[in-house]
Amino acid sequence: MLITVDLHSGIPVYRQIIEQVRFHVASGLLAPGDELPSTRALSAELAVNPMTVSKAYGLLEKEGVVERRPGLPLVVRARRRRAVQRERVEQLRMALAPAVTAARQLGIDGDDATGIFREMLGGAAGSDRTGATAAPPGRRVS
Amino acid sequence: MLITVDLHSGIPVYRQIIEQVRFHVASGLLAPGDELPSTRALSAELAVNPMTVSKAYGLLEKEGVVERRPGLPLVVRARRRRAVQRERVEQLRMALAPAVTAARQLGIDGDDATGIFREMLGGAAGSDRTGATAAPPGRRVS
DNA sequence: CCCGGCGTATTACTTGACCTATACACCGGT
DNA sequence: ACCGGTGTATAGGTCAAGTAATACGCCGGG
Repeated sequence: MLITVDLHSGIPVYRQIIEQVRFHVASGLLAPGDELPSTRALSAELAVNPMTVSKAYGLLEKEGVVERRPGLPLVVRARRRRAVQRERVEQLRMALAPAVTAARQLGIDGDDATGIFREMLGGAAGSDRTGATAAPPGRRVS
Repeated sequence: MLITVDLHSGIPVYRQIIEQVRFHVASGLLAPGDELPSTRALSAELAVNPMTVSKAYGLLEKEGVVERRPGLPLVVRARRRRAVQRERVEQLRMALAPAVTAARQLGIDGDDATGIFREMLGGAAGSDRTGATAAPPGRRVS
């Protein structure tokens, strides 16, 4: 089972699913063309409502990570390296925007701020408020 | 009127108040010892409930930005430069944490991520999702 | 003393996010 | 035609955040 869920983590289930699929794709564990479990199959494994899985899959499709083909199972989408890289950078920019605002408000020098960021990137993967840790968390369900 | 509010921005009013006071203190517009409007006075100006202002003031006090003295008006707190700087760095770290997670998940190289951050810091102050822009936004209310 | 300012504890309403239950429509094999 | 599989639209239920209404206690000046 690639995907697991912690119902008591406070993190919405559909987000946990999205994060884990994204991570597995980014890590290469899921390659383009690989099939994902059907909405109902995954919902049964995770003991959640099919609609919850459907929501996650729908967002993953809108995000371009995954592709739906009528009748056939959901597959990981193949994309050009260029496009992938552009999207990754865009994602990072969005995650960075609040920090940029904060640095300005706090009057922190650009070089200092950059230094702090670099230091945090270098350190061990600590816990974070999003629960979106580098390695999929939570107890196994199936 | 130093503090203004946009009721239709989607950003909680009490947060808007906090952000603006923080910003004015950081910018020097509000100096240590300066007095803030009373809970009721500000609530009247902004056309919100006194409890909303009280919540904002309470959090600002817990944050150490401001000081309550029984009977007397709320004042901007004087603090050591060292402590101020430490707190600023801590604030920035918190704002940066999600971006660090994102960079790891996306598999973006540390140097690349740092470069993007530096570039964003250098650019003009763009809009952001938090509404915590460098200059207090919103229409005047009073 | 008391009255008008202050701050806030308590309670309740509104809203949005999240999840579920239900039910509908589609498709391929028999 | 039916049946077992698929996906999802719709509506409702639950919960927490944000705000408001109300009401209480405190203090200083007349």
